[in-house]
Amino acid sequence: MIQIYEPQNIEAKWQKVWTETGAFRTPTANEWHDRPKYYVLDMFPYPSGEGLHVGHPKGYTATDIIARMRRMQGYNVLHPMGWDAFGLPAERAADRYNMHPAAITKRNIDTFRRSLQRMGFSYDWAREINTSAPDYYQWTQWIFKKLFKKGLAYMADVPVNWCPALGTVLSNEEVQDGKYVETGDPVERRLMRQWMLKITAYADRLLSDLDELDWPESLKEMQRNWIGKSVGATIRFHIQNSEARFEVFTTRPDTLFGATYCVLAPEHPLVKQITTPAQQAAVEAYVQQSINRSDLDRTAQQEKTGVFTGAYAINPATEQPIPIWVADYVLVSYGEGAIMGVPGHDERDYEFAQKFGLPIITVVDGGQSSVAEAAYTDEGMAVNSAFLNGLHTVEAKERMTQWLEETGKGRQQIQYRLRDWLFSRQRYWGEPFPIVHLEDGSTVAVPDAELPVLLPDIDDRTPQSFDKPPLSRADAEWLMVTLPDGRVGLRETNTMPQWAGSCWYYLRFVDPHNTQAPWGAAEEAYWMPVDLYVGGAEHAVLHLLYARFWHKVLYDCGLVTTKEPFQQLFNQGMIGAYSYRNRAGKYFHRDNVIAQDDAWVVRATGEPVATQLEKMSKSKLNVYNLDDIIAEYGADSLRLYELFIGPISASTPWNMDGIDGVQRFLHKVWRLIIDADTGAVNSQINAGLSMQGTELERPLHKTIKGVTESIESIDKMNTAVSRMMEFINTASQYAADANAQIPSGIIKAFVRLLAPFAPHLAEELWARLGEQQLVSLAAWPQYDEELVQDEMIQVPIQINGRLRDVMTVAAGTDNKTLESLALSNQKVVRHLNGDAVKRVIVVPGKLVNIIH
RNA sequence: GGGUCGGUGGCGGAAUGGCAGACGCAGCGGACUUAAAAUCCGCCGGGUUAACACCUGUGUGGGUUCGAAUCCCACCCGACCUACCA
Repeated sequence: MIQIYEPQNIEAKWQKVWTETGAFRTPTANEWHDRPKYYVLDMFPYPSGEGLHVGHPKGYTATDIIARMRRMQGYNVLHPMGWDAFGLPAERAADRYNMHPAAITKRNIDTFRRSLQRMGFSYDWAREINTSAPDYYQWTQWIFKKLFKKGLAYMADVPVNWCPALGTVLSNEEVQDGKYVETGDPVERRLMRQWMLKITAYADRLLSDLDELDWPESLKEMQRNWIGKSVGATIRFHIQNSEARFEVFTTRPDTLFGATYCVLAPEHPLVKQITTPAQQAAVEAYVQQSINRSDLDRTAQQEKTGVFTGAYAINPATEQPIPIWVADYVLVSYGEGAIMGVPGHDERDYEFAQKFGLPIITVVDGGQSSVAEAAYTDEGMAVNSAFLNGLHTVEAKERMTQWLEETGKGRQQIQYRLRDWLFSRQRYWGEPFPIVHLEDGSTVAVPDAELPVLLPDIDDRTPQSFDKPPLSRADAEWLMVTLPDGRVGLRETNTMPQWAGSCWYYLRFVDPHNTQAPWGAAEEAYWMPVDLYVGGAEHAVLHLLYARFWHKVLYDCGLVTTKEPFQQLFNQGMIGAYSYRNRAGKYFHRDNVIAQDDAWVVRATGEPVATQLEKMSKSKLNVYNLDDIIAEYGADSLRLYELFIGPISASTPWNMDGIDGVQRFLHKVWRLIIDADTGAVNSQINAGLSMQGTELERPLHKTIKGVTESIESIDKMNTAVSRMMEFINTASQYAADANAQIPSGIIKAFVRLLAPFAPHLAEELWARLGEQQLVSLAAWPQYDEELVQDEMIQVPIQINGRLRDVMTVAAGTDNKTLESLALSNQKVVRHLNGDAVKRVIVVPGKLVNIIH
């Protein structure tokens, strides 16, 4: 018999028992009965080659604890795990090691799975999915066909973000400051024929349905900003002495009388047509230069630039000619690619007009200073605006919009910042499109019966040029297709982006082995929506917006029963670690630096290093490897510490010192229950003794309430650990008296509370306490509201709001008694020093405040 | 520039209108031990004090309230997101 707590000896043992007994198998339809359901999901990981560090399992630990508690509370729980397995890194690693991406992916998945299993997470591994497996991506292709059939997937020549280093295009969301967000490789603009998904058709619903979701406000706000709805008007401008015309979008139609010039984006099709011969050379040079410039250069420039076209437009309100300019501060991809310049009331237009000497006039009154000095962009009273004069901005907008519609010069318009989703990639390791290009130039979908379109095996998967993706080098057998009706064509050779598989994986989990459909209708209706979804905030506008979009399309197809996929969402904070870097930028491992006089230096050389809290990464030498820590402390201590370190939502630094505290706690639990000499249950734990009325009864009920509520809050599970520590401290002090007896019912209730947090230890103790069933499947303890209250409570006494004493009284003491007790309190009498009492505030059970 | 969240001991944090610093780490003192580890007990925001006590304290300044870390206003600092979106 083991006598002290040794996690290495019990963790593998219970993991085996859980697997062999199918303890965490998800109930199937005939087992649902009338119990409530709970679907708790982690954002599934991309199985990278780096393996798992201690930052990864923070969210997984939180979801595991809630899954385990819900199971014990009698819920039917769906708690699955899988792999987002297509993607660039595996393909690049495959090139480097001369392996197939599928082999790399399998190896990484095996590593990830082994680490997660060692953590003791209660996933139903029978439901594991892999987005790169043909029996999964068959259905990704099937869903793409739904989008295609609804006209939501189309091909277009679009300016794309081409990354020469990667040999592929990237979505707008993957590019920032002219670089690929993952690797920092530069990205350039290029016009290419690409697959697009019409997410903009769902912009309004993606926006309005956010309101009903139980998501962090910050995240909803990010999505709202990303969608970027603007209400305004489209206004038509005619070119002077010409049939040509163009439209502009504005959110301030009320300022039309103040439009003193117009600007077209360099890419605007009208530029060539209207430029006067005298301006032609300058305009062409400017346009050419702008088009070649990367987004980085365009946004980095401080000053506005632009060139006059020589042409004039007629302001439809004033009927006056105003000059038309070309400038790259106007984006071709937003609105109409053209604007009216109102320098008096728009900062950008003001800056532009200042630089090029264009007239600035006031049409909204209300500014402190003249528009000659700065643009006035707030609301106010319309002036110099004919029929708008005297109207407030809100009414003026309405009146102008009405006038535009009546006169046919414009109309009300809603614009979204959201663009359609660039959905194709020129890489190998992704889902092939289920699409065939026919000789006549049309595209058709591959029949369902021929899905999946398998990834062809090709020898050279490396990207070569922008118009020849790897799949175009597949053999003719794969490339050439004869449809059932005899028509022939070529397969699409782009692949889908990594986001595709994660757009619907939560649906596959409800019925992962279905070969006839992506999921069964009954299973979907039962388990959806996901009750709790936990993951990092970095997916706020990518994965979460794409998945919501696909879900709404599936809803419109009648394939899912909920409008939204994820009812409650939580962002776990990042666990970072300190890194150490010398002046040259070289990183040092924490073992090679030492603290010296409030600073850090390299141990061997004494060279000073700067320390910084950063995301864990191999290159920064600040990783704490998951397997190492499990080996040293055990999974239970690590699980506990992942939570104890702070709220789930908070970002906190990893500090190895703190884990000793939670491990001491687990040792203490063990020592309280197990006799160190025999390994049997401590003789002080008495199975025959009722817990009713015993000294530990009230602390236990308080602990049950505290722990239950902490878990339900999700964010504050750190306080659940504190509550259990408090209980064990109390119980240990009670047991310090060798004659003290503890009812085993109290201990068993505590072990059940501990079970979600430290499941291996809890199982071991539960078995040693003589229980035959698993504690993981035992009933969650209930608390009695009466017993949560202490019999005697501490009531502070304040004089003029300052604490003077604390009295101990029976709970439920009435206000009159509290008041008289306070007034006769010795310290109070001394402080009052005979002064008359003006008023006494008594908050029952809380405090007494005496005002004098 | 805009948005969101935050700022509490040496450190991670607790307290969301009622005893600030729970719980833990680190530190200091003690017990046990030949010694150490483990364990147990005590102290642990700052100041004045021999002590009892008293004062002060949650980024800064104001306000509301009998009472503010908590609510309101202004400012400072930090993190994340976003950024010529008309």
